Amino acid sequence: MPRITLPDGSIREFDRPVTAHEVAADIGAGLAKAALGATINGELCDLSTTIQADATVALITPMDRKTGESGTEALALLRHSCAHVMAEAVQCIIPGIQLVYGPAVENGFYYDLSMPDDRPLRQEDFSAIEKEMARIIAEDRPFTRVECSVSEGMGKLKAEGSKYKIDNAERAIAAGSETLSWYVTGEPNQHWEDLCRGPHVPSTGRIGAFKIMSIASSYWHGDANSDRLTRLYGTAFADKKQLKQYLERLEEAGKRDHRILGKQLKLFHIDEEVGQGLILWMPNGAIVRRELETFISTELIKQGYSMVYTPHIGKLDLYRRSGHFPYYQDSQYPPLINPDYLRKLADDGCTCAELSNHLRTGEIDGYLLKPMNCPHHIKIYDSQPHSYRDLPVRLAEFGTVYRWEQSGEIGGLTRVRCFTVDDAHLFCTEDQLAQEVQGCLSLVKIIFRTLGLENYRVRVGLRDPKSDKYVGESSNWDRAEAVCLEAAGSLGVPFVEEIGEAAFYGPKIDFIVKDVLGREWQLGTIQVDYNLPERFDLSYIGPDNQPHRPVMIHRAPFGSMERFVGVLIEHFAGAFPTWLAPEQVRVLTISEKSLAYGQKVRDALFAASIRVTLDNSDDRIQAKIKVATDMKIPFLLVVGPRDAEQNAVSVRSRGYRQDLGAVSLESFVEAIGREIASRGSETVLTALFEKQPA
RNA sequence: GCCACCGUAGCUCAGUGGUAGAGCACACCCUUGGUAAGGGUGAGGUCAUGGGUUCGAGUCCCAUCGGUGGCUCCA
Repeated sequence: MPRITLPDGSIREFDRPVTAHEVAADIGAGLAKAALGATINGELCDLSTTIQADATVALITPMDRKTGESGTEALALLRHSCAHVMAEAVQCIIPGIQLVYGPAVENGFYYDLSMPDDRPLRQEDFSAIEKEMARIIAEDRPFTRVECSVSEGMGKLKAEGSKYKIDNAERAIAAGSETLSWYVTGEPNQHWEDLCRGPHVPSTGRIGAFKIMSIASSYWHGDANSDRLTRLYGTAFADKKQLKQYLERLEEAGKRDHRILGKQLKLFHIDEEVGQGLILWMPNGAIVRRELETFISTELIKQGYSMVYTPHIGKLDLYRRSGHFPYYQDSQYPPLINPDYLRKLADDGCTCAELSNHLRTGEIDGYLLKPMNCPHHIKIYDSQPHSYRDLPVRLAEFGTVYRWEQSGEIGGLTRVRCFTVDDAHLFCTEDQLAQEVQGCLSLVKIIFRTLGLENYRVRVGLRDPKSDKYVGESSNWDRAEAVCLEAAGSLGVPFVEEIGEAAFYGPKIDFIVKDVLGREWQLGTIQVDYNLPERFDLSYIGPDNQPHRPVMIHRAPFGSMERFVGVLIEHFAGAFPTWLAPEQVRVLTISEKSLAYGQKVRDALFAASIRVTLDNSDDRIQAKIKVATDMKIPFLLVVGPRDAEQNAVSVRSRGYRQDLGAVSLESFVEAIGREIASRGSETVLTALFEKQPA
């Protein structure tokens, strides 16, 4: 007879099998009423699930009574259940839709649908669908689980003839399921049902608040060559208040969007006439980028790197040898072809179709906009012989590369067609590999710490032993993977090992951050490479006076300047720390009478290499403050007759909605100079006002 | 590349087949004001581009370009 262990460690004994709901009722009537489901031995289940044997049971309620927040299990139950309700509503409104797959996801749920040919799903349909959903929820129909044997279930599915549901069932069976289950929203044989493993909330009425969010397309099994499906996204919460909070959070996040802020703060511009995914850095954005480049260059010099410059193009043959062409041809701009060569082809009667074919197969001479910097750096390494005494050679460049990204994937600064990698290639001996990878990691650490980036995850990409796409000796791989794992472990942040995420030429360590909309972007990367040294027959002379093959490390702590700045804009919500801020100080004169003193203050800051402007427009001070605040300038110096008399400035700092008081011009210049030089580890606020930065 | 939605002044947006609008920004004038927008006047648009329907198109239809959200891809 089941002994039930509850989360607080207490034990309840029953003299017969009980449902999770009965366990809840045994604890209290209120809990029985509130519970949405239960975890039984850690597995999320329906409240109606019968417990036969001893088990650990936790009841899932819509939200925590103390915090008012919903747990992930409660949300998963609500959202998955809401997906069913939405599917029923859609099928009711638009006949002929086939259901495919409808899971709960991080911020809600979706349902993939196969639409009838003549009837696309549109945004205008949302309100009708939501109305129907509200009706189903108001009816408060029970979610009823109907279970049957595999053979019986498959018979039923085949009779219904939905290839998508048959496929889902076959996958469940392949995964070891011994039965198939349906969930009916209501009474079996009377109400709507869907093949589903569950679990669900007890009844439709328990879905507190929901909203259909957006419509998108998807592919069956995620395969672009397979059926195209319509994906309807929605979200659900325990109550209306939480839904409202979520929608407000989304709106707030939208204001941090780097594309919006980039326009407001005049950081960058993308021009239709220049081209998709081609970033024009405006003066303000260029300052941020240059400061970052200066910062990283300083660290590189400390670590013994050599800076190099290389051109934006190279001969096709170079990229044939490196393997970039034609292997990665789909994501490259087409080759640049010598006009004389092109003319010769034309004279020989080459048709456009033939030319296209030549381009595809690579049977053509020309130049390529470089998709990566490594071949050029390799050629610098290989331009002279190397002794083991020279190694490691560390070549660094802010190297601009070009990639032909799919049009639908381009957007803002995070996915572009031309970007600059804070690239470097390290050539070292096997013995030096571990130390060099460590060096790369410490660089990433310094950068992330200086910028206060904490919300990132680390992924160690390892080879998939089942795949044969990898190059290089197995023993080298073993060693390189061990090096990466050990280095990642020493980093002091959690990391995940992902099998199959290695590059074909070696394992890698990636740094991944989320943007304001929750999308993940790979920033920094460190990759060990055995392939290119082989392809380019690189060598160094060892202590044994014999040539040896060096190992290469590719590494880019920012990833690309474009993506990194995009992520930084959102990280700081446009309010850059003083050392990065395009405009560090704005001097605001009270009236024209203080113009001369305002100029004096500005010139004093100029002389200290501070980025400063003077607002001597005839607006009132309130208006000047409003405008400067909107531009997120770190420091505003209000100057009037009073300040001029004492050679002082009245300071207003971003984040403090008040006058912090007057300090001498001299002390302000000194304090802000230190703040900038220390990249924010010392601040004007603590030096002059004993306040913490807001 | 695929599906849905969108494209009106430098920016944010209104305008559902009948004379192109507002706020901000910009220019000029008044105001000389001590901490989150003082007042007035003016200039500024081939309504993304190209076709079509219509007596008449910013508005309806088609195509192209570009943007947004997903999908797929991402060395």
